[in-house]
Amino acid sequence: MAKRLMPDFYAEHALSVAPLLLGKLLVRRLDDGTVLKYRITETEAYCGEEDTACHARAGRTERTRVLYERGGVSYVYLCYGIHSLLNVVTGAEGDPQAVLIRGVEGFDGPGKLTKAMDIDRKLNAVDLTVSDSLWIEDDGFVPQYKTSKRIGIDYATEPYKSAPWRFFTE
DNA sequence: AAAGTGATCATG
DNA sequence: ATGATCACTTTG
Repeated sequence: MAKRLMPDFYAEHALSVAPLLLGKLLVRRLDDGTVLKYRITETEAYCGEEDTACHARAGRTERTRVLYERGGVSYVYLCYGIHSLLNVVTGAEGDPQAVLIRGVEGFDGPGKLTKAMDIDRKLNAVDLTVSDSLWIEDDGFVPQYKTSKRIGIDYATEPYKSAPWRFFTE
């Protein structure tokens, strides 16, 4: 029996939450009632204003406002004018961290999974612990995983650029 | 290897 | 108001 992840799960640091999200079920309920459910296979942690790869590196702005909220809300933004990318905010209020969902079973790639699940900016800043449209469940499955550098952050500086903050199952 | 695409942010 | 940048995907 799968249970929805609640606030305590998201309250931990992004580097703890990112690997724990592997194997969890990302659930999307469409407006017509259709329910889509896919197992998460790839995540990345983005950790605060010091992390030169994190959107919060420039501090609080209109876009990054949601990163400063308490863990458990979504952060969805448009990347390269084309792709919506889905993150979950983690940690305490005032500490801007998030975990990027980079892949689910069957849809490998952060832009592909959001397209497949009809996730875009209308789902920004929703509370995953109460929303009827988007949430994450735990059915007890715990996969093996590996780590690597994060993808697509060449603009970042060391040590963040090379930090092994990407987590993925095989 | 490079385009396609548009919100966001810093500058003026 | 304008211009640079960008947590990607597809095509060649």
